[in-house]
Amino acid sequence: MYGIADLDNCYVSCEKVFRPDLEGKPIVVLSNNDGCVVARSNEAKKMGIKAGIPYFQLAQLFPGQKIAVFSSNYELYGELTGRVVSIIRQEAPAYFRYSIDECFMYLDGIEIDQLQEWGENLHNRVKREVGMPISIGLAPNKTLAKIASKLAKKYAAYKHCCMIDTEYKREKALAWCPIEDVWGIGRRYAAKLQALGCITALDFAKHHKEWVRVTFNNINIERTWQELNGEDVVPNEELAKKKSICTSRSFNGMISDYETLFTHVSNYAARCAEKLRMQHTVASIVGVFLNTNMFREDLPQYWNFMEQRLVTPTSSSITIIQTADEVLKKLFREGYQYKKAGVIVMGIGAESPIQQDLFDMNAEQIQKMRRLDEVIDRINRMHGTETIVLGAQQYTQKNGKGKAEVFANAIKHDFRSPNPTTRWADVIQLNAKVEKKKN
DNA sequence: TCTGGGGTCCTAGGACCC
DNA sequence: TCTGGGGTCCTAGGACCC
Repeated sequence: MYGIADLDNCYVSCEKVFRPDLEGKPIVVLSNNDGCVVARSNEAKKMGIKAGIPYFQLAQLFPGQKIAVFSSNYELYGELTGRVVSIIRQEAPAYFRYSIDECFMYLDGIEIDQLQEWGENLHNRVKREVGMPISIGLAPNKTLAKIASKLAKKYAAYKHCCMIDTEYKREKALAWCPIEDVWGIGRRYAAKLQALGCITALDFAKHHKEWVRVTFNNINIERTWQELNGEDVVPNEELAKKKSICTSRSFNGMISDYETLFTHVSNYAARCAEKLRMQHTVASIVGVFLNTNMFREDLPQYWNFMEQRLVTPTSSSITIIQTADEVLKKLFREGYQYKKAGVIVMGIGAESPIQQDLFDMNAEQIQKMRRLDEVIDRINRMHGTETIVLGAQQYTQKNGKGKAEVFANAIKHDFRSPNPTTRWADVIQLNAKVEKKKN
Protein backbone atom coordinates (compact mmCIF):
# COMPACT_ATOMS: atom_id res chain seq x y z
CA MET A 1 0.00 0.00 0.00
CA TYR A 2 0.94 3.60 -0.62
CA GLY A 3 0.14 6.68 1.38
CA ILE A 4 0.26 10.33 0.59
CA ALA A 5 0.39 13.05 3.22
CA ASP A 6 -0.74 16.40 1.90
CA LEU A 7 -0.52 19.58 3.95
CA ASP A 8 -3.84 21.43 3.83
CA ASN A 9 -3.50 24.95 2.33
CA CYS A 10 0.21 24.69 3.08
CA TYR A 11 1.44 28.29 3.06
CA VAL A 12 -1.66 29.57 4.82
CA SER A 13 -1.34 26.88 7.49
CA CYS A 14 2.30 27.87 8.05
CA GLU A 15 1.30 31.49 8.63
CA LYS A 16 -1.48 30.41 10.99
CA VAL A 17 0.94 28.52 13.23
CA PHE A 18 2.12 31.86 14.59
CA ARG A 19 -1.20 33.68 14.17
CA PRO A 20 -3.82 31.50 15.86
CA ASP A 21 -6.02 34.61 16.05
CA LEU A 22 -6.66 34.17 12.31
CA GLU A 23 -8.43 30.82 12.74
CA GLY A 24 -11.70 30.80 10.83
CA LYS A 25 -10.84 33.92 8.80
CA PRO A 26 -10.19 34.30 5.09
CA ILE A 27 -6.42 34.36 4.51
CA VAL A 28 -4.34 34.46 1.32
CA VAL A 29 -0.61 34.18 0.63
CA LEU A 30 0.89 35.98 -2.37
CA SER A 31 3.64 35.04 -4.84
CA ASN A 32 6.89 37.01 -5.12
CA ASN A 33 6.52 40.75 -5.60
CA ASP A 34 3.07 40.34 -4.05
CA GLY A 35 1.90 39.37 -7.54
CA CYS A 36 -0.72 36.61 -7.43
CA VAL A 37 -2.69 34.67 -4.85
CA VAL A 38 -0.93 31.31 -4.48
CA ALA A 39 -2.57 29.93 -1.33
CA ARG A 40 -5.98 30.37 0.26
CA SER A 41 -7.56 29.34 3.54
CA ASN A 42 -10.81 27.35 3.33
CA GLU A 43 -12.72 30.52 4.20
CA ALA A 44 -11.03 32.41 1.34
CA LYS A 45 -11.90 29.55 -1.05
CA LYS A 46 -15.52 29.66 0.09
CA MET A 47 -15.64 33.39 -0.63
CA GLY A 48 -14.82 32.55 -4.23
CA ILE A 49 -11.22 33.80 -4.34
CA LYS A 50 -9.69 31.85 -7.22
CA ALA A 51 -6.11 30.58 -7.17
CA GLY A 52 -3.74 32.64 -9.27
CA ILE A 53 -5.65 35.89 -9.48
CA PRO A 54 -3.48 39.03 -9.37
CA TYR A 55 -3.38 40.65 -5.96
CA PHE A 56 -4.44 44.05 -7.30
CA GLN A 57 -7.75 42.55 -8.42
CA LEU A 58 -8.58 41.31 -4.93
CA ALA A 59 -9.81 44.70 -3.72
CA GLN A 60 -11.84 45.18 -6.92
CA LEU A 61 -13.48 41.76 -6.77
CA PHE A 62 -14.15 41.70 -3.02
CA PRO A 63 -14.69 45.31 -2.01
CA GLY A 64 -15.01 46.00 1.69
CA GLN A 65 -14.34 42.41 2.71
CA LYS A 66 -11.74 41.64 5.35
CA ILE A 67 -9.05 39.33 4.03
CA ALA A 68 -5.75 38.66 5.83
CA VAL A 69 -2.89 38.97 3.32
CA PHE A 70 0.66 37.63 3.60
CA SER A 71 3.64 37.94 1.28
CA SER A 72 5.35 34.60 0.67
CA ASN A 73 7.98 33.64 3.22
CA TYR A 74 9.73 30.56 1.88
CA GLU A 75 12.24 30.31 4.70
CA LEU A 76 9.40 29.88 7.15
CA TYR A 77 7.55 27.35 4.94
CA GLY A 78 10.72 25.34 4.38
CA GLU A 79 11.40 25.13 8.08
CA LEU A 80 7.88 24.11 9.14
CA THR A 81 7.31 21.57 6.35
CA GLY A 82 10.72 20.11 7.18
CA ARG A 83 9.45 19.40 10.68
CA VAL A 84 6.45 17.56 9.25
CA VAL A 85 8.73 15.45 7.05
CA SER A 86 10.89 14.51 10.04
CA ILE A 87 7.79 13.13 11.76
CA ILE A 88 6.91 11.13 8.65
CA ARG A 89 10.48 9.81 8.60
CA GLN A 90 9.88 8.41 12.08
CA GLU A 91 6.42 6.99 11.40
CA ALA A 92 6.54 5.55 7.85
CA PRO A 93 8.66 2.57 6.76
CA ALA A 94 9.83 4.59 3.71
CA TYR A 95 8.87 7.84 2.05
CA PHE A 96 9.55 10.15 -0.85
CA ARG A 97 9.16 13.90 -0.58
CA TYR A 98 7.24 14.84 -3.70
CA SER A 99 6.92 18.60 -3.23
CA ILE A 100 7.04 21.20 -0.50
CA ASP A 101 3.64 20.10 0.80
CA GLU A 102 3.33 16.45 -0.27
CA CYS A 103 5.03 13.25 0.77
CA PHE A 104 4.48 9.77 -0.66
CA MET A 105 4.87 6.95 1.83
CA TYR A 106 5.59 3.28 1.16
CA LEU A 107 3.73 1.30 3.76
CA ASP A 108 5.00 -2.26 3.40
CA GLY A 109 5.27 -3.70 6.88
CA ILE A 110 2.16 -2.16 8.38
CA GLU A 111 -0.78 -4.56 8.66
CA ILE A 112 -3.63 -3.51 6.41
CA ASP A 113 -6.21 -3.64 9.20
CA GLN A 114 -4.11 -1.20 11.20
CA LEU A 115 -3.48 1.30 8.40
CA GLN A 116 -6.53 3.48 9.01
CA GLU A 117 -5.63 3.98 12.62
CA TRP A 118 -1.97 4.52 11.71
CA GLY A 119 -2.99 7.32 9.34
CA GLU A 120 -5.22 9.00 11.88
CA ASN A 121 -2.40 8.87 14.43
CA LEU A 122 0.02 10.44 11.96
CA HIS A 123 -2.39 13.31 11.39
CA ASN A 124 -2.83 13.81 15.11
CA ARG A 125 0.89 13.81 15.80
CA VAL A 126 1.62 16.39 13.08
CA LYS A 127 -1.22 18.56 14.32
CA ARG A 128 -0.02 18.35 17.90
CA GLU A 129 3.72 18.82 17.30
CA VAL A 130 3.82 21.25 14.37
CA GLY A 131 0.33 22.74 14.49
CA MET A 132 -0.55 22.09 10.85
CA PRO A 133 -3.39 19.95 9.47
CA ILE A 134 -2.61 17.22 6.92
CA SER A 135 -4.80 14.94 4.82
CA ILE A 136 -3.78 11.35 4.26
CA GLY A 137 -4.79 9.06 1.41
CA LEU A 138 -4.09 5.32 1.45
CA ALA A 139 -4.44 3.02 -1.58
CA PRO A 140 -2.71 0.29 -3.60
CA ASN A 141 -1.16 2.87 -5.96
CA LYS A 142 -0.18 6.51 -5.97
CA THR A 143 -2.95 7.75 -8.29
CA LEU A 144 -5.70 6.28 -6.10
CA ALA A 145 -3.91 7.48 -2.95
CA LYS A 146 -4.10 11.02 -4.31
CA ILE A 147 -7.85 10.67 -4.84
CA ALA A 148 -8.23 9.23 -1.34
CA SER A 149 -6.42 12.24 0.14
CA LYS A 150 -8.87 14.57 -1.63
CA LEU A 151 -11.74 12.70 -0.04
CA ALA A 152 -10.02 12.90 3.35
CA LYS A 153 -9.72 16.64 2.93
CA LYS A 154 -13.32 17.09 1.80
CA TYR A 155 -15.23 14.97 4.31
CA ALA A 156 -14.68 15.28 8.05
CA ALA A 157 -16.05 11.79 8.66
CA TYR A 158 -12.78 10.28 7.39
CA LYS A 159 -10.90 11.91 10.30
CA HIS A 160 -8.25 13.25 7.87
CA CYS A 161 -7.39 9.79 6.56
CA CYS A 162 -9.19 7.95 3.76
CA MET A 163 -8.31 4.47 2.58
CA ILE A 164 -9.27 2.85 -0.72
CA ASP A 165 -8.79 -0.86 -0.19
CA THR A 166 -11.81 -2.57 -1.78
CA GLU A 167 -13.38 -2.64 -5.25
CA TYR A 168 -16.49 -1.02 -3.86
CA LYS A 169 -14.56 1.91 -2.37
CA ARG A 170 -12.52 2.30 -5.54
CA GLU A 171 -15.57 2.62 -7.78
CA LYS A 172 -17.29 4.95 -5.36
CA ALA A 173 -14.23 7.20 -5.16
CA LEU A 174 -13.81 7.27 -8.95
CA ALA A 175 -17.46 8.13 -9.48
CA TRP A 176 -17.03 11.04 -7.06
CA CYS A 177 -13.81 12.35 -8.64
CA PRO A 178 -14.11 14.75 -11.62
CA ILE A 179 -11.73 13.77 -14.43
CA GLU A 180 -9.80 17.05 -14.20
CA ASP A 181 -8.88 16.29 -10.58
CA VAL A 182 -7.07 13.06 -11.43
CA TRP A 183 -3.29 13.16 -10.92
CA GLY A 184 -1.72 13.16 -14.39
CA ILE A 185 -4.74 14.60 -16.20
CA GLY A 186 -4.03 18.24 -16.89
CA ARG A 187 -6.11 20.93 -18.56
CA ARG A 188 -5.57 19.69 -22.10
CA TYR A 189 -6.30 16.04 -21.49
CA ALA A 190 -9.27 16.88 -19.28
CA ALA A 191 -10.84 18.95 -22.06
CA LYS A 192 -10.29 16.16 -24.58
CA LEU A 193 -11.70 13.52 -22.24
CA GLN A 194 -14.74 15.60 -21.38
CA ALA A 195 -15.42 16.10 -25.08
CA LEU A 196 -15.31 12.31 -25.38
CA GLY A 197 -17.86 11.92 -22.61
CA CYS A 198 -15.58 11.18 -19.66
CA ILE A 199 -16.81 13.45 -16.89
CA THR A 200 -15.67 11.46 -13.86
CA ALA A 201 -12.60 9.31 -13.26
CA LEU A 202 -14.90 6.29 -13.43
CA ASP A 203 -16.10 7.18 -16.95
CA PHE A 204 -12.48 7.11 -18.09
CA ALA A 205 -11.52 3.96 -16.19
CA LYS A 206 -14.42 2.02 -17.73
CA HIS A 207 -13.07 2.42 -21.27
CA HIS A 208 -10.99 -0.35 -22.80
CA LYS A 209 -7.23 -0.13 -22.72
CA GLU A 210 -7.12 -0.30 -26.49
CA TRP A 211 -9.35 2.76 -26.70
CA VAL A 212 -6.98 4.69 -24.44
CA ARG A 213 -4.00 3.65 -26.56
CA VAL A 214 -5.58 4.62 -29.86
CA THR A 215 -7.04 7.88 -28.57
CA PHE A 216 -3.96 9.24 -26.81
CA ASN A 217 -0.92 7.20 -27.90
CA ASN A 218 0.84 8.31 -24.74
CA ILE A 219 2.37 6.11 -22.11
CA ASN A 220 1.67 8.43 -19.18
CA ILE A 221 -2.06 8.63 -19.68
CA GLU A 222 -2.14 4.87 -20.23
CA ARG A 223 -0.46 4.41 -16.86
CA THR A 224 -2.97 6.72 -15.23
CA TRP A 225 -5.77 4.58 -16.69
CA GLN A 226 -4.12 1.42 -15.35
CA GLU A 227 -3.76 2.91 -11.87
CA LEU A 228 -7.37 4.04 -11.78
CA ASN A 229 -8.17 0.39 -12.43
CA GLY A 230 -6.10 -0.71 -9.47
CA GLU A 231 -2.71 -1.63 -10.96
CA ASP A 232 0.52 -0.19 -9.57
CA VAL A 233 2.53 1.03 -12.58
CA VAL A 234 3.62 4.67 -12.15
CA PRO A 235 7.34 4.38 -11.37
CA ASN A 236 8.46 5.28 -7.86
CA GLU A 237 10.61 8.34 -7.92
CA GLU A 238 14.14 7.96 -6.75
CA LEU A 239 15.55 10.58 -4.47
CA ALA A 240 17.26 11.60 -7.68
CA LYS A 241 19.46 14.60 -8.03
CA LYS A 242 18.06 17.31 -10.24
CA LYS A 243 18.99 17.26 -13.90
CA SER A 244 18.56 20.97 -14.37
CA ILE A 245 18.30 23.79 -11.88
CA CYS A 246 16.61 27.09 -12.61
CA THR A 247 16.39 30.32 -10.63
CA SER A 248 14.24 33.07 -12.10
CA ARG A 249 12.22 36.03 -10.91
CA SER A 250 9.90 38.67 -12.22
CA PHE A 251 11.05 42.16 -11.34
CA ASN A 252 9.21 44.66 -9.25
CA GLY A 253 8.62 47.09 -12.12
CA MET A 254 10.63 46.92 -15.34
CA ILE A 255 14.34 47.21 -16.06
CA SER A 256 16.07 48.42 -19.19
CA ASP A 257 19.70 49.04 -18.16
CA TYR A 258 22.32 46.37 -18.37
CA GLU A 259 23.92 47.04 -14.99
CA THR A 260 20.78 46.40 -12.97
CA LEU A 261 19.95 43.38 -15.05
CA PHE A 262 23.43 42.04 -14.39
CA THR A 263 22.95 42.39 -10.63
CA HIS A 264 19.74 40.36 -10.80
CA VAL A 265 21.26 37.70 -13.03
CA SER A 266 24.27 37.48 -10.70
CA ASN A 267 21.95 36.74 -7.82
CA TYR A 268 20.14 34.01 -9.75
CA ALA A 269 23.47 32.53 -10.85
CA ALA A 270 24.73 32.51 -7.26
CA ARG A 271 21.54 30.83 -6.12
CA CYS A 272 21.91 28.13 -8.81
CA ALA A 273 25.50 27.54 -7.69
CA GLU A 274 24.31 27.23 -4.11
CA LYS A 275 21.64 24.69 -5.11
CA LEU A 276 24.28 22.71 -7.01
CA ARG A 277 26.52 22.59 -3.94
CA MET A 278 23.63 21.56 -1.72
CA GLN A 279 23.14 18.38 -3.73
CA HIS A 280 26.91 17.88 -4.21
CA THR A 281 26.88 18.32 -7.97
CA VAL A 282 28.49 20.45 -10.65
CA ALA A 283 27.11 21.82 -13.92
CA SER A 284 28.69 22.06 -17.36
CA ILE A 285 26.25 24.44 -19.05
CA VAL A 286 25.03 27.87 -17.91
CA GLY A 287 21.98 29.36 -19.62
CA VAL A 288 20.28 32.72 -19.23
CA PHE A 289 16.89 33.94 -20.41
CA LEU A 290 15.32 37.37 -20.63
CA ASN A 291 11.65 38.38 -20.99
CA THR A 292 9.86 41.63 -21.59
CA ASN A 293 6.39 42.11 -20.05
CA MET A 294 3.97 40.04 -22.10
CA PHE A 295 0.98 41.75 -20.50
CA ARG A 296 2.07 45.04 -22.01
CA GLU A 297 1.04 44.55 -25.61
CA ASP A 298 1.70 48.24 -26.24
CA LEU A 299 5.45 47.75 -25.67
CA PRO A 300 7.98 46.04 -27.97
CA GLN A 301 8.47 42.39 -27.01
CA TYR A 302 11.66 40.37 -26.78
CA TRP A 303 12.24 36.86 -25.50
CA ASN A 304 15.48 34.96 -25.78
CA PHE A 305 17.55 32.21 -24.23
CA MET A 306 21.26 31.50 -24.72
CA GLU A 307 23.66 29.10 -23.10
CA GLN A 308 27.36 28.49 -22.78
CA ARG A 309 29.33 25.35 -22.10
CA LEU A 310 31.96 25.46 -19.37
CA VAL A 311 35.46 24.14 -19.91
CA THR A 312 35.38 22.46 -16.50
CA PRO A 313 32.07 21.59 -14.77
CA THR A 314 31.72 23.60 -11.59
CA SER A 315 29.53 24.71 -8.71
CA SER A 316 31.60 27.83 -8.03
CA SER A 317 29.50 30.95 -7.54
CA ILE A 318 32.21 33.13 -9.06
CA THR A 319 32.61 31.03 -12.22
CA ILE A 320 28.87 30.63 -12.76
CA ILE A 321 28.25 34.36 -12.25
CA GLN A 322 31.04 35.21 -14.71
CA THR A 323 29.67 32.81 -17.30
CA ALA A 324 26.11 34.06 -16.84
CA ASP A 325 27.41 37.59 -17.39
CA GLU A 326 29.07 36.58 -20.68
CA VAL A 327 25.81 35.01 -21.84
CA LEU A 328 23.81 38.02 -20.73
CA LYS A 329 26.05 40.33 -22.76
CA LYS A 330 25.18 38.37 -25.92
CA LEU A 331 21.53 38.18 -24.99
CA PHE A 332 20.94 41.78 -24.01
CA ARG A 333 19.28 44.20 -26.48
CA GLU A 334 19.00 47.93 -25.89
CA GLY A 335 15.60 49.57 -26.02
CA TYR A 336 13.46 46.99 -24.26
CA GLN A 337 11.85 47.06 -20.83
CA TYR A 338 12.55 43.74 -19.19
CA LYS A 339 10.21 42.12 -16.70
CA LYS A 340 11.82 38.80 -15.93
CA ALA A 341 15.16 37.01 -16.13
CA GLY A 342 16.45 33.62 -15.11
CA VAL A 343 19.52 31.41 -14.93
CA ILE A 344 19.45 27.69 -15.73
CA VAL A 345 22.33 25.30 -15.10
CA MET A 346 22.37 21.99 -16.97
CA GLY A 347 24.64 19.08 -17.73
CA ILE A 348 24.67 18.26 -14.04
CA GLY A 349 26.98 15.57 -12.72
CA ALA A 350 28.61 14.34 -9.54
CA GLU A 351 30.92 16.72 -7.70
CA SER A 352 33.93 14.45 -7.86
CA PRO A 353 35.82 13.37 -9.75
CA ILE A 354 35.71 16.33 -12.13
CA GLN A 355 37.34 16.08 -15.53
CA GLN A 356 39.82 18.90 -15.56
CA ASP A 357 40.77 20.68 -18.71
CA LEU A 358 44.45 20.89 -19.51
CA PHE A 359 44.35 24.63 -20.08
CA ASP A 360 41.89 25.56 -17.38
CA MET A 361 42.68 26.88 -13.94
CA ASN A 362 45.10 24.96 -11.80
CA ALA A 363 43.99 22.77 -8.95
CA GLU A 364 45.06 25.24 -6.31
CA GLN A 365 42.81 27.97 -7.68
CA ILE A 366 39.88 25.60 -7.82
CA GLN A 367 40.47 24.55 -4.22
CA LYS A 368 40.58 28.18 -3.13
CA MET A 369 37.25 28.99 -4.76
CA ARG A 370 35.72 25.88 -3.28
CA ARG A 371 36.79 26.91 0.22
CA LEU A 372 35.36 30.36 -0.31
CA ASP A 373 32.00 28.90 -1.34
CA GLU A 374 32.00 26.61 1.68
CA VAL A 375 32.51 29.55 4.03
CA ILE A 376 29.80 31.62 2.33
CA ASP A 377 27.34 28.71 2.52
CA ARG A 378 28.10 28.15 6.18
CA ILE A 379 27.60 31.77 7.14
CA ASN A 380 24.34 31.97 5.20
CA ARG A 381 23.04 28.77 6.77
CA MET A 382 23.77 30.07 10.25
CA HIS A 383 22.56 33.64 9.87
CA GLY A 384 19.94 33.46 7.12
CA THR A 385 20.11 33.55 3.32
CA GLU A 386 22.09 36.35 1.71
CA THR A 387 23.75 37.43 4.93
CA ILE A 388 26.92 37.48 2.86
CA VAL A 389 27.02 37.80 -0.95
CA LEU A 390 29.55 38.46 -3.70
CA GLY A 391 30.03 42.04 -4.88
CA ALA A 392 28.28 41.40 -8.17
CA GLN A 393 25.12 40.46 -6.26
CA GLN A 394 24.73 43.79 -4.48
CA TYR A 395 21.98 46.07 -5.57
CA THR A 396 22.93 49.74 -5.58
CA GLN A 397 20.84 52.82 -6.02
CA LYS A 398 21.71 56.52 -6.29
CA ASN A 399 20.44 58.46 -3.29
CA GLY A 400 19.28 62.09 -3.29
CA LYS A 401 22.88 63.38 -3.29
CA GLY A 402 23.84 61.24 -6.28
CA LYS A 403 25.78 58.83 -4.06
CA ALA A 404 25.43 55.09 -4.55
CA GLU A 405 23.68 53.26 -1.72
CA VAL A 406 23.57 49.53 -1.27
CA PHE A 407 20.30 47.78 -0.57
CA ALA A 408 19.61 44.18 0.18
CA ASN A 409 16.61 42.87 -1.67
CA ALA A 410 14.81 43.81 -4.85
CA ILE A 411 11.64 41.81 -4.32
CA LYS A 412 8.53 43.44 -2.97
CA HIS A 413 7.16 41.73 0.15
CA ASP A 414 4.94 44.29 1.81
CA PHE A 415 3.06 41.83 4.01
CA ARG A 416 5.80 39.48 5.09
CA SER A 417 5.50 37.71 8.42
CA PRO A 418 8.53 37.45 10.69
CA ASN A 419 10.65 34.28 10.68
CA PRO A 420 10.44 33.19 14.28
CA THR A 421 11.82 29.74 13.58
CA THR A 422 14.96 30.81 11.75
CA ARG A 423 15.95 34.29 12.83
CA TRP A 424 16.67 35.39 16.38
CA ALA A 425 15.99 39.01 15.58
CA ASP A 426 12.49 38.03 14.45
CA VAL A 427 11.89 35.86 17.50
CA ILE A 428 12.73 38.78 19.75
CA GLN A 429 10.52 41.13 17.75
CA LEU A 430 7.62 38.69 17.88
CA ASN A 431 7.98 38.13 21.61
CA ALA A 432 8.02 41.87 22.18
CA LYS A 433 4.78 42.24 20.21
CA VAL A 434 3.12 39.48 22.22
CA GLU A 435 4.25 41.12 25.48
CA LYS A 436 2.93 44.49 24.39
CA LYS A 437 -0.42 42.98 23.49
CA LYS A 438 -0.63 41.26 26.88
CA ASN A 439 0.02 44.52 28.70
C1' DT B 1 0.45 50.93 -11.15
C1' DC B 2 0.07 45.93 -10.11
C1' DT B 3 -0.09 39.59 -13.46
C1' DG B 4 4.80 33.46 -9.70
C1' DG B 5 8.61 30.01 -9.78
C1' DG B 6 10.13 26.07 -10.05
C1' DG B 7 10.59 21.10 -12.22
C1' DT B 8 10.03 16.25 -15.30
C1' DC B 9 8.94 13.33 -19.14
C1' DC B 10 7.47 11.90 -23.86
C1' DT B 11 7.32 12.17 -28.89
C1' DA B 12 8.56 13.34 -33.47
C1' DG B 13 11.78 14.58 -36.70
C1' DG B 14 16.33 15.46 -38.44
C1' DA B 15 21.28 14.61 -38.71
C1' DC B 16 24.51 11.49 -38.43
C1' DC B 17 26.89 6.70 -37.81
C1' DC B 18 27.87 1.81 -39.56
C1' DT C 1 13.11 -2.27 -62.95
C1' DC C 2 14.95 -2.66 -58.54
C1' DT C 3 17.22 1.37 -53.77
C1' DG C 4 18.31 -1.92 -46.31
C1' DG C 5 18.37 -2.13 -41.59
C1' DG C 6 19.77 -1.03 -37.88
C1' DG C 7 21.46 2.49 -34.28
C1' DT C 8 22.46 7.27 -31.38
C1' DC C 9 22.07 11.97 -30.29
C1' DC C 10 20.00 16.36 -30.34
C1' DT C 11 16.26 19.71 -30.52
C1' DA C 12 11.69 21.57 -30.33
C1' DG C 13 7.29 21.31 -28.82
C1' DG C 14 3.82 19.82 -25.87
C1' DA C 15 2.13 17.63 -22.06
C1' DC C 16 2.18 17.10 -17.02
C1' DC C 17 3.25 18.12 -11.70
C1' DC C 18 3.55 21.21 -7.35
